[in-house]
Amino acid sequence: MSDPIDDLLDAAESGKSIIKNRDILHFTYIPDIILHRKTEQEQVTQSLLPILKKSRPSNLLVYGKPGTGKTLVVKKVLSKIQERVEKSNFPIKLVYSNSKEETTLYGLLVSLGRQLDLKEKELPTTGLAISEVFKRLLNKIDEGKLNAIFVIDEIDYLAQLVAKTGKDILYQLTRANERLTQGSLTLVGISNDLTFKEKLDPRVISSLGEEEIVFTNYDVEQIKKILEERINESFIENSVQEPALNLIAALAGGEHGDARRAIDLLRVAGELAERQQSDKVTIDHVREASQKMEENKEEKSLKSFPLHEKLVLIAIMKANGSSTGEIYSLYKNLCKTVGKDELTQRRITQMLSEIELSGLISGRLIHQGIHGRTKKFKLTISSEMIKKTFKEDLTLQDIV
DNA sequence: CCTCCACAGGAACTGATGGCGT
DNA sequence: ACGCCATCAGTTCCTGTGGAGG
Repeated sequence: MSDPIDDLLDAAESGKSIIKNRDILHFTYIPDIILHRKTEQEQVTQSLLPILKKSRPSNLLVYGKPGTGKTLVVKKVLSKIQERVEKSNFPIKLVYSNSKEETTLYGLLVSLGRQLDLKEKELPTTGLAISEVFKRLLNKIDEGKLNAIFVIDEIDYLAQLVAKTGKDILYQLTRANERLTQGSLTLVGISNDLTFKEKLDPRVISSLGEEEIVFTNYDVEQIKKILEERINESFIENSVQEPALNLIAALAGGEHGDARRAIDLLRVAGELAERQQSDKVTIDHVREASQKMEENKEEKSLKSFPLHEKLVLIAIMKANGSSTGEIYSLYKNLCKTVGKDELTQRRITQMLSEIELSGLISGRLIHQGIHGRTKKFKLTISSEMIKKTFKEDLTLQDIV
């Protein structure tokens, strides 16, 4: 009788691994993506060239779907420029920030400030007026005679935040140079949404969109090529079967050519194969990997929901495919049994559309004539998944 | 052809939290 | 000590609407 623990340890010790270099299997580690983005690299460089001539370049806007390597290319070009300029008396201060990671306008400005070496004391994480934070940023640039380049990733999110708060920070950012006497500020915006420009203030468009570069989607062939290169570097020879490769490319490339997803898929499939002590990555490994990634995502977002969202989800689960009203009364019952105050229906409607946005449920608007208008929701994930995940939650244990 | 249902979903507001400058 | 500011979750009030049934 073999001991499963021993088996695993034996396998690990014998060191038969089909992956020879793990690092290459992360999207950002080897920007071989760059190889496939020659023209775009040139374009980015071209439009930033004035920096080398010590004049301020135009603001730049970069578009492209997720996983097209736009951020990588921009970062690479900028760091090269920085390297080259470092020793001159015209050093560049590179500041990168991702609007999606910062949930608030304030947070974003602070993260920019931190990278300009503004300490806690000079720029507290809360308490100030937005305009005050902005003033301090500009002061720092001016006093330090900095030539700053702000790279703002997912700038469409920033635009949304700005719209919500009614501040015109984007406009002020693009025109900051008019207020600076010693330093300079260049803005590089990166956006997933090709239509986002239309939603902006025309004054912002005219200065931010001075230069525009679009990263087109990878097609399946290109994805395959990228994958092949990485497989050569990171796997033992012939360990990834051709059909498996094709499936990865099809899964990830099919919709919008997401190279990041393709590479993640390859890595997870590889790890799965390895764990099962297979010496080949097969089409089944890929399928399994795809499913596993999907489930992980679901579980993670399920866990991150606040209590009332979880209650709503349970209500939906108990009455799959029912209307907002039904879900709401079920939710109220659940609240009673766990002894929590119920929220208003308005709030629940909003939660429902938030959950819908996360993809765990899908809603369909239907008109029932005299019986009014409702949205019917159903789960897009299995109810087992919900049960399994919420079992761990003490307050929810009894009702799932 | 009109009515009226059962909500959708926008807007403005509230109250709490946390931290600033003066 | 005080007023001010940003943010968040939630509330209050509201207007809008496709079509079954009269």
